[in-house]
Amino acid sequence: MAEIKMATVIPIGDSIFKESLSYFTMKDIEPGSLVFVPIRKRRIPAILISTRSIKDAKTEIKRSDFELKKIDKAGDEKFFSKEFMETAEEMADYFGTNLGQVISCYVPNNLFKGYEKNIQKVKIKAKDTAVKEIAEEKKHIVELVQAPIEDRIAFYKSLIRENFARKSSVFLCLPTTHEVNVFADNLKKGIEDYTLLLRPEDSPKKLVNARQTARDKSHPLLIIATPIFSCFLDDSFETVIIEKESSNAHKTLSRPFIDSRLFIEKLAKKLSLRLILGDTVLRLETLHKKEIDEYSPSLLFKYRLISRVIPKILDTKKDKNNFDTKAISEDLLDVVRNSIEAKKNTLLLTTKKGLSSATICGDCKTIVSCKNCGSTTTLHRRDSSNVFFCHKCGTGQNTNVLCNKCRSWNLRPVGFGTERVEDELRDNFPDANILRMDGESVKTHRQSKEMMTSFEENKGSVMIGTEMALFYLTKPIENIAIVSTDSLFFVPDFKINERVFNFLVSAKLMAENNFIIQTRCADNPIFEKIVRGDALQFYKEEILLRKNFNYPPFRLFIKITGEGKEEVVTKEFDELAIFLKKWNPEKFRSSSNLPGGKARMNLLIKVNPVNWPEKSSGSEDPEKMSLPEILKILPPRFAVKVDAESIL
DNA sequence: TATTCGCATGGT
DNA sequence: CCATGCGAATAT
Repeated sequence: MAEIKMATVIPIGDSIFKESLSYFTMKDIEPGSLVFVPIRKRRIPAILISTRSIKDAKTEIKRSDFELKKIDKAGDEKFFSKEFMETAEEMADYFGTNLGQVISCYVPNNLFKGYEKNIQKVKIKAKDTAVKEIAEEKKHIVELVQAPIEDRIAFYKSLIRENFARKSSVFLCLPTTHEVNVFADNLKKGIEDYTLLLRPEDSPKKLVNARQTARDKSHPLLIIATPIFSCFLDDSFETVIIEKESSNAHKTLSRPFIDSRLFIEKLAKKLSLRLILGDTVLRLETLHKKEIDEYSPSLLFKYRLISRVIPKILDTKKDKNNFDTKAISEDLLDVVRNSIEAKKNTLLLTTKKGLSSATICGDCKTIVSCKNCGSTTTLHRRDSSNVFFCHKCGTGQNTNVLCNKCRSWNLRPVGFGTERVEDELRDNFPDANILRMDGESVKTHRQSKEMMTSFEENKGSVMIGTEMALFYLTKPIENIAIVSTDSLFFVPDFKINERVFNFLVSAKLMAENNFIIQTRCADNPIFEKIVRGDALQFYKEEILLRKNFNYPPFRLFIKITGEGKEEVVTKEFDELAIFLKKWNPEKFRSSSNLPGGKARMNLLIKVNPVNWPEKSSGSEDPEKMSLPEILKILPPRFAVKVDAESIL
C-alpha cells in the first residue's frame, strides 16, 4: 500500500508571493516533476522539489496551523532542465523576486494548460546520442551583430544553413509577437517543415506538440519565438539569437520586473551555447561590454551605419507654418506633393498614436499625466470630442483639466500623433492613397502585412505610422520623414538619447531617396550624429556622460516604489529607508499626483553592478540579510525594479 | 495578484 | 439576525 508523503513544491505564476508550499500525496513523484496544486480557489502549476515520509514531518504538521491539501495532478516527467532551474534561481536573486514568478515568465501558460489535460500521456524520449557528440565541441561565446535589418536577415539565413549542416538547431528570440511574425516571413522560406513559430497565444495543443517536436529533434530546427519560450532551450541547440536587442520589450512591464536578455544569456552560458545579440544599433551597455572585451564582434558588426541618402534636418522654428498648430511643415508638404506626383512612396513616422504625443503646461512645463498611473497621456479623438488617453493603463481623462502642478489652463500639445498627421495629410491631399499604421488601425499580423503590401505596391502612396510600421519594413522606401521626435526630449529618462538615436538611425537606413527630420531642436547635437550615422562616436560621447554622472552601466539602479495615502506611504518609506540605510537609499516623492489624494514614493539605491547580486547570508536576521534577500521578502505593496530605466 | 478574513455598518 | 462593504492579511 502506498504511503502518504509530504511534498514541497514551487508554485508557478505571476501572482504567487510565496517561494514554496507543502502538500501531501499518495503517489511516488520524482523531484522536478510538474504537478498541479490547489491554491485557494485556483489550480496552479508547480514544480515538486522534494518529498519526505509523513512520519518524519509529523511533529511539524501538528505544530502548523493549516491543513495540508492534496496535490491534484502529477506527471512523472522532469519538466525543466537543471540549467533552466539554476538560471531561474539566479534571476530571482538578481531581480529580488521569487522563483515561481521568474519561471512563469519563461513558460507559456497554454503549455501548462496542455499538460494539465493529458499529463499522464505525455512522455519524453531519451536523448539522441548523435546530438551528444556535437555537445562536446560546443563553446559559449557572445557575439554582436550590428547592421541594417536586410543585412542581418541575410546573415541569419546563412547562419541557420550552417547550423543545419552541422545538425544543430537555432533559437531566434524576438521581443514581441509582431516581430516574430515578420522575421518568420523572411526566414522560413525553404525550411518551413523545420521551422517552429511560437507565440504565447498559440493553443495548448499546439504548444504541447511543439515541445515534443523540439525534444525529439529528428531534424535540426529553427525556433522563432518570444522570450516566454525560453523553456524550450536545451543543449541540442548550438546558437541562440536575441534580436531587436535594444527593444524595451525585453523588460516586463508588470510584476515580476525582469529582463529576458539576461535570462537567456545566463541560460546560454550554462548550456554552452553560442549567443548572438543583434540590432541596428545595440544597447549602450552591450557595446560597452564589447569595448571591455567581454563580448566579441561577429563578422557582421558595423559602427558606421551608412545610409543611401543624406538626411535633411528641417528646423520647424523657421517654417512658414505655425509649428504650434501644424504637424507638417511647408517644406515637408512639398516633398510629399512631389513624391505623390512622381509616383513614389512616402512614410511619415511619429512616436505616438493619437492626436498629439503629449500635452505640456505652457506656464510651468509640466506634462499632463494619467490620473491612474502617472504616465504621459496622449490626446485622442473620441467621436466628436477629444480625450486624454493613457496608453499604459487605458484610462481616459476629460480634456478640460488644469495643470496638475500650477493649476494653469494654458495646456498645449507637444509633438503630433498619427491621427493628427493623417488629418492634415487628407486635408492637403484629398485624392492621395493615405494609410495609417499604428496599434489602433491594425490589430492582426495579417492586417499589418496586407497594409504594408498595399502600400508598397501602390506607388505614390503615403503611409503614416508609429515605430510599429518600422517593424514591418524590411525593404527600403523612397522617402521617409520623421514628423516629430521633440516630445521624446521631454521624457526624463537617462536613456532617451540612446532611444532617439536608435529609432532615427533605423528609420534613416530604410530611406532610398530622402530622409527628413522635422524638429524644433535642430541645434541638439544628437542630430549631427544621426546624419553621420556614426555609432562609435555616439557611443563614446554617451558612455562618457554615463560615467561622469554615475549612470548605468557603471551603476545598477534599484528602485522601490509604493503608492497610497500621502501620510501612510511617507511613513512607510521613512521606515524602509532606515531599514535599508546600509545601502544609502535616496528617498523621493514622484511629482505627479494620483487620484484620491494618493501619492507615489520611491527609494533609489545605486550599487556596483560587478558585485550584484550580493552573496546570500542565509540568515533569518534582518540585520544580516543581503539586499536581494530583503527585496525578496518585501511585501507586495512595494514594487521592486532592479536595473530601473527611469529614476522618477 | 487574487482571495479570504474580520470588523463595522445598517437594515429587518 | 444576516447581508453588505471595505481594508488588511495571506496563500500549504
